[in-house]
Amino acid sequence: MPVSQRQLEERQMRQHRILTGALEVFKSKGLEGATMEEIASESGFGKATLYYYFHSKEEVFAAILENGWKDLWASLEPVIAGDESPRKTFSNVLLKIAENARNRPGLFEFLFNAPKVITFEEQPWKRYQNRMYGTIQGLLEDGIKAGEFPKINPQLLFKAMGGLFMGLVLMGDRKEPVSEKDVEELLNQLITDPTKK
Amino acid sequence: MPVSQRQLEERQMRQHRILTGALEVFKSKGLEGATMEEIASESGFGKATLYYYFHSKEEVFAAILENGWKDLWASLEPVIAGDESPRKTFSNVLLKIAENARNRPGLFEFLFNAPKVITFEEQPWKRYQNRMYGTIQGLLEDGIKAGEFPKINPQLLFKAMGGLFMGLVLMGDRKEPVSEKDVEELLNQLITDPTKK
DNA sequence: TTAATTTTCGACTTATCATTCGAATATTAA
DNA sequence: TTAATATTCGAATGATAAGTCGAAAATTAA
Repeated sequence: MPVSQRQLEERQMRQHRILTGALEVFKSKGLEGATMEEIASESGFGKATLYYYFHSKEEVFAAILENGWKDLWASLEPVIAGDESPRKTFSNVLLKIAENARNRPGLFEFLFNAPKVITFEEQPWKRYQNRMYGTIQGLLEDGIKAGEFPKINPQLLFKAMGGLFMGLVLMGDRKEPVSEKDVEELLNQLITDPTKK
Repeated sequence: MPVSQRQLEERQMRQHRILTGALEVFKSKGLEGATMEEIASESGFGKATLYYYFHSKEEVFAAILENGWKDLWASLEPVIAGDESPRKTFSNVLLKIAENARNRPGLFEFLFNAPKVITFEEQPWKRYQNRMYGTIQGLLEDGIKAGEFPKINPQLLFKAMGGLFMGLVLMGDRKEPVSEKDVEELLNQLITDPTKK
């Protein structure tokens, strides 16, 4: 009478399928513009079935973001926990993010743009987002302290890197993955390491 | 029987008043979330009166963007037409944008964020936006050719500057206007001028 | 003053969804 | 096989909000 493991997994599969379809619709129509009807047909279910798996449209939306951020963070954690220098860690983090972006470009773009549309705070995925942003900014601060980055307001440095990195990952027609060389080059060209030379 | 000048001006005043109210509502609720009812009460008219001045909600939205971009571009034009070096012109453009942002911070944020929410292309304000982005990127390209900026993909350089600049203008609690010194410092710290030593 | 013209407005109409319902259908465990 | 449970679904419900209407108020010009 308790639910079997397989049963649970199949349920998750279906939820995942719904979420994937929903992402497509949200990407092209936005939160308000997307209809449950369309999400349903996109993911191959009837409308009412969606409500069997999620309580509301907002919950579907939030689930996409929460899963996305959670996965991204999980992949970042070991990199951050490593004991490299701040600058090297920073570079590794960028690489790892790029890897994620490459695997699921649709989701990635959504993660970084969608939040701007939403009002409500207190969303669970916000915690992951803040944690990541905070960590990256902390790396920059440490790197500055260690003299590996030039002295500049870390918040600004973060913004600049953010804009640049987004450009590198999301834009352009590059088909090859972002390589370590790309990231290092980028860092060196824009932000000269005061320790070198 | 022809409409008087004053009459025309008063009409514009009212349109402007509506647009200002609408901006407030759009900023907090987004395009879909905002209701004509709310925009009406925010700007002090009845709902039906809004439709006397604009055909639809989308038109109101588009009018905000079009006016905003048109004004911004108009203020930029003389700066761009000047005959300074690319790097100097670039710096002046940033300054001018900052000045605009300072005068109408609400509008400014809207101009740079709102478009992401919208789907439809072919919006008239897009022309101004593209013109500005194109011009700025052109400045970077020219500057690179002239050896005033380091050799790097101008699109990337543009992205980085964009992120950085937005951070400078929109973020932070700075109450003082962005000064020429700020912009120059920013350029020099991040993008060393190869001509100087 | 008065007849046109302009402006204003809340009530009404209508369309569009989110969400719920109740009845099928499929799956599981016995 | 069969009864319980899980899953699926389209049709109904209800709320919301865009856009329309026709009548009033205000302004203008004579």
